[in-house]
Amino acid sequence: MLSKKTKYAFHALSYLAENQDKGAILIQEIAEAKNISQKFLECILLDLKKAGVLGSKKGKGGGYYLIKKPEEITLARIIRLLNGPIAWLPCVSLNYYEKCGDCQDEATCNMHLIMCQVRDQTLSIVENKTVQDLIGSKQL
Amino acid sequence: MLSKKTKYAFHALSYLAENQDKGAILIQEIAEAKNISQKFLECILLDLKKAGVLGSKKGKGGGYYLIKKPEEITLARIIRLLNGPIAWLPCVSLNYYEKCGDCQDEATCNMHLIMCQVRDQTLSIVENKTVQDLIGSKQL
DNA sequence: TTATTAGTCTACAAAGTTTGTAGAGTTTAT
DNA sequence: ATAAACTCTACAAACTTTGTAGACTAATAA
Repeated sequence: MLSKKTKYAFHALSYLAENQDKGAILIQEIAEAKNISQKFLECILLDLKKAGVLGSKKGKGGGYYLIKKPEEITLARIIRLLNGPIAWLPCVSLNYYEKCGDCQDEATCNMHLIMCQVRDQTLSIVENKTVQDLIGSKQL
Repeated sequence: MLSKKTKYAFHALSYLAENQDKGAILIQEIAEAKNISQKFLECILLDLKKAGVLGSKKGKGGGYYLIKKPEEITLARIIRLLNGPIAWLPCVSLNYYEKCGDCQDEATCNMHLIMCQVRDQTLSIVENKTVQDLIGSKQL
């Protein structure tokens, strides 16, 4: 399941996308609008900034803003950043690969091959959906 | 990511499937063959028994055995049992449904609809792969 | 240049989950 | 009766997630 961190990130990104015209937005404003602990949200926004998704301005009139267009921020990117690997096994992860210790030969391990399929099917969706796809219905 | 519990379950089921002819198999034998803590494995096998996947015999000559054919035990069943929901959000789970508190209307919530797609794509694989598909290449 | 505002950073704490252990109890075959 | 082997309860260690506290830094405006 997606962690709260991930869900909060989507909420915050949706809010920023819907208010792009207003320039920099306060953490506090997002936290109140989306009912998220402000301090917790700080960490999340900082992660998004370090990843190059958000920019920020300090001092009076400061806040956070989108650096990329909403339609350029894929769900996969955000999930990987805040939730971790999308794959179900480390040996099948594209971004967090590790040997799993179970398959001696990944080319013939049945579990490995099945989990590759699951990963690819999942990615075919979340690599092609973006923050833009989240807004519009006023649901998130 | 799949938990160790889930992976151990697949290992144990594979072992039982490959040794169906030998009748009841000791926990200890599986634990040693697959290098799993015996006490931990006990819990897992008990879960599988309570779910109707395995049967057991107590006392001398006892052990665990498959109740269903390997090709009737889907990966989805085992993952749900030991790993929890397959869906990424509670509001999208078929077996562990809960309101997520984010979507006021599931019929129009964009995130909900996307997560339904992810769930369905995943299920299309793991509902159709079984323990039988894990054995044969001697990898698990 | 000083006060204020707002993001940054480090550290920690509470809660929950996963993983694993201990030991007594129960059932069955011999 | 005895030993073998599953069953059950309880607990503990390790890890992760979620959230909090407070000092620090940068930018703006008076």
